[in-house]
Amino acid sequence: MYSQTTISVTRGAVHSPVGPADLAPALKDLFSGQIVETFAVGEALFWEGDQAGQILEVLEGALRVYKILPDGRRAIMGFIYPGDVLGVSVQDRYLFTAEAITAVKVRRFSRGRFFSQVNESPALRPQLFALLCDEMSAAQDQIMLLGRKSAEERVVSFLLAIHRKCAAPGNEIELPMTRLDMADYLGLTIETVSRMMTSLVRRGLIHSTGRHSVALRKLSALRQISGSDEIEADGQPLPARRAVWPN
Amino acid sequence: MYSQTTISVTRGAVHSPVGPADLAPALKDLFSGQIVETFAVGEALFWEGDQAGQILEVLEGALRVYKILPDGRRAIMGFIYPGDVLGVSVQDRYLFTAEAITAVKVRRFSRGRFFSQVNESPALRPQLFALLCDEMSAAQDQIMLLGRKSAEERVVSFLLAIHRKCAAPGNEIELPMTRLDMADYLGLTIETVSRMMTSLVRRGLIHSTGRHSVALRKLSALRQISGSDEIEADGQPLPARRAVWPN
DNA sequence: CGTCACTTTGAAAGCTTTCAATAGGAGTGG
DNA sequence: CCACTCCTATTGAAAGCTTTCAAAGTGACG
Repeated sequence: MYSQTTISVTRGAVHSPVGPADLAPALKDLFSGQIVETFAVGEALFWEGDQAGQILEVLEGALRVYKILPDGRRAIMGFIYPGDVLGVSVQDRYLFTAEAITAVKVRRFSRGRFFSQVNESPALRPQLFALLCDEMSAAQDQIMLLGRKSAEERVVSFLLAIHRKCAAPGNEIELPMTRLDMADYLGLTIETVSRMMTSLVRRGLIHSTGRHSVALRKLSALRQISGSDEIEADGQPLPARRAVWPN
Repeated sequence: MYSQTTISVTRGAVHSPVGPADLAPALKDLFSGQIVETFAVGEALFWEGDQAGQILEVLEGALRVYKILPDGRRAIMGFIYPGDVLGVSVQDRYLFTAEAITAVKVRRFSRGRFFSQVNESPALRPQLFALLCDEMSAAQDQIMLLGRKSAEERVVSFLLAIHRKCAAPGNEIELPMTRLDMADYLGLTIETVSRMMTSLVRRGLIHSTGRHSVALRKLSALRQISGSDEIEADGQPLPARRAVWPN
């Protein structure tokens, strides 16, 4: 349908976590012919409310995506890393602003073409669906975190989430964003985030290895603090809870 | 619009926000041949972590969908009303538990069949996508609410959201859920919700018309309190904000 | 090496929660 | 039909956690 032939020349490169079978086309292959664009620190890739014309694949750097209330309060909806695709789950206009935390390299692709290609390809459609489901699942975890977790649990959950995404030797993780970013992501203030980090360091649970990196020292203790994980007291999986709630 | 005549009796048919063209097949038509099932108050339609085998269309009643943390804290992800479709945006297992708040009537449809039908139909695919985008948008609004709004703003935002969904004459809205449900949805306690409601009544912004219904008296004041709406001071739309955030 | 921005720390204030008790309603049974 | 009971909602007071306000500390960068 589209005479665009460049698209399956290179495979989705090294990072394709949602790895399809070797010969099947991957969602990210769509971007492979596109020009690489660069954004400087603090630059916006697009603004909330902008006509959503493009989908972007992030190659390098980190972004924050956020919404702001009329009075200026900001909520960061998430952080975007290399390998992530941005601007998919919107209809007409972007739901949030996307801004470069560090220098960023991306490839753009027209949304219209993106969707017609996906629409044509029975192999691509499930991948798009999976992408949306993952986004939804992450959003729900965030709702749980914001609605029901304490400041400490939020910070620890955040560190563990980063760790899950980008584990490095020695359980060291990078935190490219500022404390303000973390605060606006976790529904806290900058001071509270700072205090929680300090407290974790003091207790030996984490170790600061620079302003934008920490090493997680006691993973299992952290997991317990995070509030999300079962405490496997005796090693055997806990029975499924069938809580019954009033009315 | 719907060849199914029974559902238009309730408000189910009235609001079809994603209304397709009159002759085009609609996503919900898939359910029209299915048997109607009933669930009693408090009964679970499915549990978080269950194999996701079914998609459900709600015909009558209201549900809550929630996740719980290992220690029992509950976060309600949303309330489901007639016309809504449940269990779409999951891959393998349900991400949350769905429970009947009132007596509920639903029609089930096999997920496998649902997706192969949608997969076959170029007309249905955009509808599914639109559904997922709406879910995503709602989740992000909730993240904004939980992360950055005060208790009063949360309660007012909630009332206005219900009002938007099910406006009734006299701006009266139904609140089938308990205060505990509202609290677990808004990231508050039952007492705080109660206090905020009382305060709104005392100030004449809302009027209690029964335990599970209130009338919104001063919509514009409420909108202003909610924190989400622009204050149209002089009637002309405000210029788009291009806030610039540090680093 | 100085400046600026970000981060940490301290103290007080504030908002929401917790604990406790009362009030209100719905449903049941006499 | 009314009384009783149980569950939900409201209200009050104290406690607690997070925020706010303020100031000092630290690090990146020109």
